[in-house]
Amino acid sequence: MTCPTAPVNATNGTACGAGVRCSASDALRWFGLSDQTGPATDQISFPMRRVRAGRSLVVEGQPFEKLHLVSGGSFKCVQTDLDGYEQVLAFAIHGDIIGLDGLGQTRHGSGAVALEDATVVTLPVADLLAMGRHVPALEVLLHNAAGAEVARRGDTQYLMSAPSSEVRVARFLLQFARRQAALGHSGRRLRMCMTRRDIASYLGVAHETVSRALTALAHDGCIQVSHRDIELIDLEALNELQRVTRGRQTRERRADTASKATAAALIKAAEAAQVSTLQ
Amino acid sequence: MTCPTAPVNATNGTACGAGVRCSASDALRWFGLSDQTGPATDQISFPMRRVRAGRSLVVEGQPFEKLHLVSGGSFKCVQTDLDGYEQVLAFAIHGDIIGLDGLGQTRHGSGAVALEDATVVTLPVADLLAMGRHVPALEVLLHNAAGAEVARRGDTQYLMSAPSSEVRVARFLLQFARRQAALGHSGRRLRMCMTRRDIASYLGVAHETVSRALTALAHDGCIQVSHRDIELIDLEALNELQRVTRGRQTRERRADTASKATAAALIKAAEAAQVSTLQ
DNA sequence: CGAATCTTTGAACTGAGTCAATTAAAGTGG
DNA sequence: CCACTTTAATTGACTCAGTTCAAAGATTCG
Repeated sequence: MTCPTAPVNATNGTACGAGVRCSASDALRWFGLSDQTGPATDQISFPMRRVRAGRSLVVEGQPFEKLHLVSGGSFKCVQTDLDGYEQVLAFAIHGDIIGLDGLGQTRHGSGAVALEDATVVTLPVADLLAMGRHVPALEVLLHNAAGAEVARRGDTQYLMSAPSSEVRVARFLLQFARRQAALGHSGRRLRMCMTRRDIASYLGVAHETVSRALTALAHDGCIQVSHRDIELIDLEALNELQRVTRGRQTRERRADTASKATAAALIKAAEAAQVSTLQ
Repeated sequence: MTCPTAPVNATNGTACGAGVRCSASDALRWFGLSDQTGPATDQISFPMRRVRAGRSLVVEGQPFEKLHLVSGGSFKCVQTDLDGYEQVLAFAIHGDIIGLDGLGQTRHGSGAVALEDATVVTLPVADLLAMGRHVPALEVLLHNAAGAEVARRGDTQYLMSAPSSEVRVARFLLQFARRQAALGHSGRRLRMCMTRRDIASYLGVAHETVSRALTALAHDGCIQVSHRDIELIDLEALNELQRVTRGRQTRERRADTASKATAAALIKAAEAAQVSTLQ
């Protein structure tokens, strides 16, 4: 799924100094829209930028001018409190676009910090819109990115809604695994690029609780943890757990299941079934 | 802020039967982009649709074809679980656009249910994109809506991250008040269109907890509750409470405040100051 | 007017937050 | 390259806020 052919002069994502550019075709491929590439997008190029671990790519409140497509490394998207408390809104990995909350706004509503040395493709919004009129692929990219971002944040809300912290962690692991798998990586062996504290902020729990939940899941044989390497052992069990909204399912809720199960739920069930194919 | 002039034949939002249309200029005004209206947008019209209380405007999993601008009434945006558990992702009121999570996707990721009899302007996406090439206002509308939706969901994540349920409820009330005030309504006297259960789902707590938090806030003199009418009495105190991440502020966090307070935080402080001007 | 839903309140239990202390890892600088 | 500092992660003990269960009013709707 990662592109084998790298036209123009993108030195294959990971290694690229200042001044290096990358074609719009590359950007589209990285984003997952290979079918939108063509002669027109080969002609267009965007600048790339390196960001060192711990540095900010986007600062909250900054004027909104550019979007950033992550080509290497990873980021956390954060919103900072009046009191300096840092709420993690999302983790961005290869193929994700950062800065969409600024669309149509004058300023960025959230910042982005590199979790490790990273590389991004800089997409100037003004150019994107101007060129989008003649190159539909760019318009498709923008709309796709916006819709996906809204949907992804909805998933995160769902994730945070689980009252049990163990369930939250399980859902997080599965969400992360699914995204890794979509990039062609292993969906079983995960390298967590963020600290436990970041995960905790993202999930809305204390960082000690994340630790405890991970060790609990490990004891149950669902996963195997060593430092930041997590291996998903029993996907079946993880899914079982993740589905439970609260500790153990109550009879009432079980009764609801049969009656309320809608077409939407069935579609989701089909999607969920794919989890077992994480390789 | 609500438009006084209603061209074409929109019978002023609330009352409008089937077949009624509304001009793009009206839609732009309702959305809050009055400055984007012009002769071109006066020429364009969109169909309007009534939705009875309790009925679905959008069903999860449905093919994505249209966006909906709420012109009257209100909606809850929901995502349904495999087990039929309904997670409320957002409440949409006048001026909000529903369905943005489908942008660039083939299907809607979440549904929308009317909380009371409501009216929406139907915006066919294909038309919107086609006309957007010649009428920039429509493009602006779309991008503005997408960016605002992403930002709003970020706010919701922040809201849900508060570990104390009382804080969550306080934040919710202030968020709701701010939105009402932005529409020109009173930001002090609120008519809650949703059930406690809906609020609870939105906040990620038990519905009993919402009840208790409201009565607690009422006892403290912050608010006054009678059925679904809530009056914000002591905005100062509510803001004080809302800022606190956890029950009472710890010394450590207080120490962080001074050092970590960034430019972003200062901008936010300025925004927050506006809360007192809720009228 | 009755049925259903919504809302509030009470009581008991427990999960998760806080505090604290230990171990492990990752930078830093001589 | 190794002591040294700093930050990250784990684990334990304690407490309390919030969930769950239950039951009684209030409100809405047919």
